[in-house]
Amino acid sequence: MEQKRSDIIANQIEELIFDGTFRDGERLDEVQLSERFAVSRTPIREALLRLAQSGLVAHYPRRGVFVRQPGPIELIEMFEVMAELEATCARLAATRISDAAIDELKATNARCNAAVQDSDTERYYRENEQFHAILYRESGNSFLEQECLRLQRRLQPFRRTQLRLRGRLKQSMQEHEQIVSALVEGDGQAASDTIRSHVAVQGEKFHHLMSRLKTAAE
Amino acid sequence: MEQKRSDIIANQIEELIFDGTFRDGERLDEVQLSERFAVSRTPIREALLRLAQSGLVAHYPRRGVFVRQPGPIELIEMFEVMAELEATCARLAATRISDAAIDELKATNARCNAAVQDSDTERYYRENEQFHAILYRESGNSFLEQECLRLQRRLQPFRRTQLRLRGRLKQSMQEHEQIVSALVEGDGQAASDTIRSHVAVQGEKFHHLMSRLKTAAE
DNA sequence: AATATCTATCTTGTATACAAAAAAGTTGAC
DNA sequence: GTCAACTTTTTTGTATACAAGATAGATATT
Repeated sequence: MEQKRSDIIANQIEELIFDGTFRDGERLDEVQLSERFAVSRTPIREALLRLAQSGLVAHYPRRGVFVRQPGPIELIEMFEVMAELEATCARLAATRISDAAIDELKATNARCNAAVQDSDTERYYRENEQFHAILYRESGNSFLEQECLRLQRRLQPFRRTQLRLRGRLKQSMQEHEQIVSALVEGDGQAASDTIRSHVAVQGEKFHHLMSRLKTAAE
Repeated sequence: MEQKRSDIIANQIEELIFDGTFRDGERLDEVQLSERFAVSRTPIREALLRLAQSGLVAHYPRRGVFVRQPGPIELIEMFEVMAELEATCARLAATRISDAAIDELKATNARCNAAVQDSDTERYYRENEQFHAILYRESGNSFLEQECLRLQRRLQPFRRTQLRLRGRLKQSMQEHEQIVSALVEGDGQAASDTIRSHVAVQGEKFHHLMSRLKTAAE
């Protein structure tokens, strides 16, 4: 399955928004973008329309496309939904997960720990995402899995900003192990509750971070 | 906020898929569509790309766009997710809902009942959707609300096919009242559980319907 | 006759051209 | 000098033109 040029461009623009090249509220000019990527306006437009659908930019007809970063309130809301979706995954997975997948989770956790030891944050993030992705898959609900991956991808840049908080890493790893234990025992309720707070706390932490920044700015 | 022509066309194509004009697996030819709607290929392409993102059609690069109706398994999965999202709405709404919104729910229920009396199915569907939409709103989480509306819209045509089953209407109305009671009492758990089964049963019923159809065909 | 390869046609993906609406700049009136 | 209306420019939305890949058909070979 080959990719279209507009798809590649959409991902690249997404990256440029994530890394701060395009700021919140900034207008994305079609002509400028077409010059930057050395293509015509057509694939640029298709890319922007895709990003508009995913919510990363806002499209005001006949006025243009503007970067639309979620504010603190919306972020908390998104983390709240993510927590619920993942909690559902865990609950379903508790009765459906295979032994092979349990081993996969344990192996991923081990690699996560190793990454912490090596202070390899990049690898930590990757393995952590992998852990959650396995959970999505083991929910046995492909649609749920896809929705989770979509939201995970959307929240990815904001996870990174707040995971650096002291002590969080160790606690996060402990929670991962608690989740695996609950799944092994087939305790859907425990797995569900643990992962709900595990994810929700990220939103909370972000909230605190934001309030502090806001207070400091005043 | 004005609408683009491609947006209008997207909705019209969506309608044509829902009403069966375009069948599952059918290829949607850009040129044919542009003749049908008397526009050029450009707005057609934009509309199709939007539908591809929403999952209603599948887009295989350089090969075309094909209608992609969810099969029974995917439908059950989608209803399962819908049930979980709505359960979350109910749980959150139990602590956040306003007295005015409670009255709104009661009034909507009353109109629902009236529609049943008049055998006005069209109006029943509308009021029923309204009831659920109020719940989404009263979750106090705008992002969750939007996600629910999105999925509700996607499942809408399939709800219609199976709500006609005997006895389901009366039971459905009873469940609505149970939900309101739970919200009045602030019992998030009860509201959540009631609506989860209320929505999930639609997926189950559909499942049974499909198996029967499948058995009959063999 | 069946299959494989080459060729012609069709369809999508991209570039360019044009139309219409919004933004910006200018001129004029008070 | 300020504000408003008109004009110019810019930018989006749509149409058309062109390029390249995919499908289908024809021809040749075994």
